Amino acid sequence: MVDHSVGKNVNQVVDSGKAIPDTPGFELPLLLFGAFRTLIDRLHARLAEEGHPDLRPAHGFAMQAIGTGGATASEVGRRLGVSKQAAGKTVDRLLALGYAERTDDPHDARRKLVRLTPRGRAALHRSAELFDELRAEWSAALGPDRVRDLEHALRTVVPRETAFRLDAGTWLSGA
Amino acid sequence: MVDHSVGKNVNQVVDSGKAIPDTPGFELPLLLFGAFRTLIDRLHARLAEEGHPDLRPAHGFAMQAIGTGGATASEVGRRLGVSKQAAGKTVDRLLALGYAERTDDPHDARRKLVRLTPRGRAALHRSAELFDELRAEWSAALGPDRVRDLEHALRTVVPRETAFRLDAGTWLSGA
DNA sequence: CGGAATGGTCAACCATGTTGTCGATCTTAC
DNA sequence: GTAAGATCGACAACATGGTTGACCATTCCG
Repeated sequence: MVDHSVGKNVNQVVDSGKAIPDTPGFELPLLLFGAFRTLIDRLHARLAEEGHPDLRPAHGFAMQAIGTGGATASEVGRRLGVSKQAAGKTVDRLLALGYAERTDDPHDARRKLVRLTPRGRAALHRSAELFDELRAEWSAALGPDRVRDLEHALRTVVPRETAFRLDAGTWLSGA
Repeated sequence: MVDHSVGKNVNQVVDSGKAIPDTPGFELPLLLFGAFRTLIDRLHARLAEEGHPDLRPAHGFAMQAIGTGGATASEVGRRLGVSKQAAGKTVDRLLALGYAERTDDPHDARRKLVRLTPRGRAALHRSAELFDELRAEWSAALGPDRVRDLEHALRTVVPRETAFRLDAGTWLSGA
């Protein structure tokens, strides 16, 4: 696997004002993704233990998009950056798993409001708690300041809207 | 969308040795993923401009797994953490796009060596350069030290093997 | 030699995404 | 008040990429 043997973190050498390349750039995305993945994997491992074995990362994002107040499939789609059809399918999945329910909107016969079930709300709430715990673990391992700085750094470098897009599956593969 | 209104980055307040929660934990994965995504998106935007519009993130990972020396589909599968069949399909895709080629292994009639075509090698090489450029941009925006510390922090927090797994698509969704 | 591993491929199936179409239902402009 | 337009949800067809399971060919090894 690559074996460019980035190895022991070759430290940068600043020579005469000119920086010698330290870490190859391709490590950055790998680390970012690895970190993301680690967090999500651990979250779902815990959730699975606690009675949500069928919940997948994508579902968490979708539930987040539905929110406590409920939303229509189209809205969910817009929030997640996918088509309303795709959002509809995800909602179907959530329905089947018992995390959401669909109700008619009395004010607009076209719309069907998707709401989280108590189980859905519980899972969402628990996820938030677990993420806090996970962050606390990182704080313990790295020191609170470094975690904060990491967040701050990332926040300045990633465009605000980018975070929540959830066409992730397709985005990685191809469409 | 959540609207816990994390807003302006509520700074932590340390009171009497007890830390008041600053950033909600769920921001961390979002930032991590957003950062990853930003990097990859920009890479592929550039690659597309430079004549590789059909290259998807997944292909980059696969080519990385094939490496300069070539590999069999099974090996690719192992490196990427997916089944040999899945790896085979991805290789097929790469073949169709002209980034790889399949040749028989003279030493072992079972194996079929997958090798990158010149075009594939060029794309891989260019990707490495672009990643370096992207990293340099981050260094300019954040300061080289912060980027290095970010990498260092992530490296201590993500298990070594996690980085390269590329069942990512499925991993996010459900399988 | 002959059985176990290994490599590649086929087939069926799942989960997600996409586009296009369509009927039903607001909304808005005349 | 009504007709044109926008929006919502759903269906269908299709692409990707992942999974298992089954099979055959080949190689390795006792």
